[in-house]
Amino acid sequence: MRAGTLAEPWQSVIGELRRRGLRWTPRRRLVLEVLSEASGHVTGAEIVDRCRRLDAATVPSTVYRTLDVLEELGLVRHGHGADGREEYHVRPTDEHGHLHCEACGGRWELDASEVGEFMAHIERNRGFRVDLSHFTLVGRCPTCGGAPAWGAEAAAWISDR
Amino acid sequence: MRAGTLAEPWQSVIGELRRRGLRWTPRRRLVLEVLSEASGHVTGAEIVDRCRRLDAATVPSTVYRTLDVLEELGLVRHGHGADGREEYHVRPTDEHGHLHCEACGGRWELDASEVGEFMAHIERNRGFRVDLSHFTLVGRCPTCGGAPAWGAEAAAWISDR
DNA sequence: TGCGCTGTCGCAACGTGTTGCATCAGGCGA
DNA sequence: TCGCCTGATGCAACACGTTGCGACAGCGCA
Repeated sequence: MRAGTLAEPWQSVIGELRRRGLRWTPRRRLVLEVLSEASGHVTGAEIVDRCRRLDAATVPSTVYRTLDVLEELGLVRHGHGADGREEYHVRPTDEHGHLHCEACGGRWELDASEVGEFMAHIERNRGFRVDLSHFTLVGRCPTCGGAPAWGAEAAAWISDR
Repeated sequence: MRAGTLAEPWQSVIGELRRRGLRWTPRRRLVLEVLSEASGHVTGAEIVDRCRRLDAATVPSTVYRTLDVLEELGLVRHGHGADGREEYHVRPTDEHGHLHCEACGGRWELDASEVGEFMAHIERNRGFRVDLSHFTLVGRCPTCGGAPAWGAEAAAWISDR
């Protein structure tokens, strides 16, 4: 396996782990290596897969446990896509939410400036602090437009009570 | 099994199925029976479980397929909880979103009046039509309050780049 | 350097949901 | 009433993720 090619800020992870009494191990190094080459969004399965390509002996449970640890360190965040799958965001220094089109599967980022006011509104009215990185809106993009798949037509016949 | 105890509007489901060339079968009746006694939110696993209590021979794949069909008819909608599990809403005539506390697991409904303006804002700016029943905000409720689990502290050490 | 505490790993089993396929049966037309 | 077409079902296998547990090994300390 390659030698110390991890870029900053990944290096600081080692120190941070130690500071918390946690350990720096080959498996964690592997996961970090995969993450460092995958900024953006990756599903859990994808991460496991890439780890396996680097080391065929990789076991899923270890990867997921490592991701939990890294999330606690703030290095990654995870949410769930429209299909409910785990989805990891690497280095969420620029926290953001997502739009997910249920028709074409497309996704777009939603940055803090677009939702900040709404989040503040919810916090004022409900005292509820919204976590932006879990903020995923599902619906239809401009291209797929129109009514959602289940349709107003479907809703109509049932509304007769 | 009990005889024709399904209340309206469940009865109309039979006709609607036929209208679409689909069939009314004992299995579908079973699922509908479970749903009719479970207004609110139920996870897929819960529905399967309740079906099994009524008929031990129930098989998950059939239940999930039936739920898909019922969703197409507009009788149920599904979304994903904060843990990514399937979550069905029965008879979403009163469509709404959800708040989900990541600390205590509590959940609250978010009705259209609270988010309508924001949804309109997203549609104006992005042309994206948000599906309210998939609208789930994850964060911390007033009781669990404060910073989310991953903490500002955690974010701080990484922000050195 | 060597020891020991405790965090980490691999494994196996499980939970939830999906998919492909062969078979069964609802319901329409003759 | 009977037969046929096609949708529905059960089964088995799979995909993704989680959990419990015993064995292993990182790393602090003497």
